[in-house]
Amino acid sequence: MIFSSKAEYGVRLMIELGRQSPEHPTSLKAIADAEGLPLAYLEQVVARLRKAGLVMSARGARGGYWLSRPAEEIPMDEVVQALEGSIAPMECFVHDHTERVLCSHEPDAGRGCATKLLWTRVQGGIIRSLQTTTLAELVEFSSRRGGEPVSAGVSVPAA
Amino acid sequence: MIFSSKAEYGVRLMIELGRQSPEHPTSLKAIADAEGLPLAYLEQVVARLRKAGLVMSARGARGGYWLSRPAEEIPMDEVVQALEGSIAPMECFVHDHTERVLCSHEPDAGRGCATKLLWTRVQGGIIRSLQTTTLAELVEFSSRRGGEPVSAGVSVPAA
DNA sequence: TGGTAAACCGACCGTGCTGGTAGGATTTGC
DNA sequence: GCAAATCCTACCAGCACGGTCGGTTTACCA
Repeated sequence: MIFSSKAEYGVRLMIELGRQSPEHPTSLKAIADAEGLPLAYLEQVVARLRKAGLVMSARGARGGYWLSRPAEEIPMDEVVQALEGSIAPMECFVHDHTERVLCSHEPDAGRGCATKLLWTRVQGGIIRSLQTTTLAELVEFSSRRGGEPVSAGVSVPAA
Repeated sequence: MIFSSKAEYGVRLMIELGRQSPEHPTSLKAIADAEGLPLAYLEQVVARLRKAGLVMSARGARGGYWLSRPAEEIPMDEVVQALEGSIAPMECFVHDHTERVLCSHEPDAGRGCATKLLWTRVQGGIIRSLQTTTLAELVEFSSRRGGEPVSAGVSVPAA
């Protein structure tokens, strides 16, 4: 398994918020009940989304959460990024203070280990697929359930 | 982090074998010394590669390992697959007995959870990037060190 | 003004996986 | 027969993960 359950729960939460109109906030309790997830744990999950500016919140009675932007403008790499902390295929991938993530386990950073080529490509593949998917797509998909089966367009090796 | 160190060590090991001529086998000890990896642990790693048919071995003195195919014919998804067991972005991805991996956490498998769409795309992105990289490329890359910096062709969000 | 529903916060905790070690058995070249 | 190597199984410590708990603060509403 690659992503933690925080990612799964967080995406589900975002989809749920995407279905609601942002007029009145949705309480975590409602989402926890709808998705069958533990409320206390969801609090931790949504905190990450809030800190990333993806959702906004109102405290107090009748408070809750809502999307800070329309779902069409939320690419999923932002969501997964917020939930997982960083999207790196290997431990040695740390980010310098630019926007780029690179491998640090070799002392001579310029040369780079050979595996770096591979992990960088993998990271690119992951991020591209996340960037090109918006929350709105998932919301729409979850609405018309029973639709056509999902395919990644590649053959998938079995375990 | 996404892949375990088994993947990192295993890929390094494969690259090392790719540099050697398959005339005489290479001992694990030599690889462990060259890469600075624990020998006993490498044994576990190489066992997976052997069971997957990617490397062959000879026991006894002057024994060792070698690639069972030329590096040009070894796509990296096979390697990572052998090392990691399966390439699935989420726990609920299990394979049916066809070649396809699918999500199983919803009782009605046909309908599928909305997140499945996302994880399937991610899985596709990962596998595609692995399939299109051969071991020979990595061997070649590791030979001409000091080459141009690696780029995934996408901007990478920082942690 | 008080009750209640909710967000918010931080500490805690069991369990399983990861990375690695230990010790040996077996095979084979020299 | 000795040494070098693969091969095998059991074991272990640390730690991240998934989750709980108790409490504080905020705000609506009657």
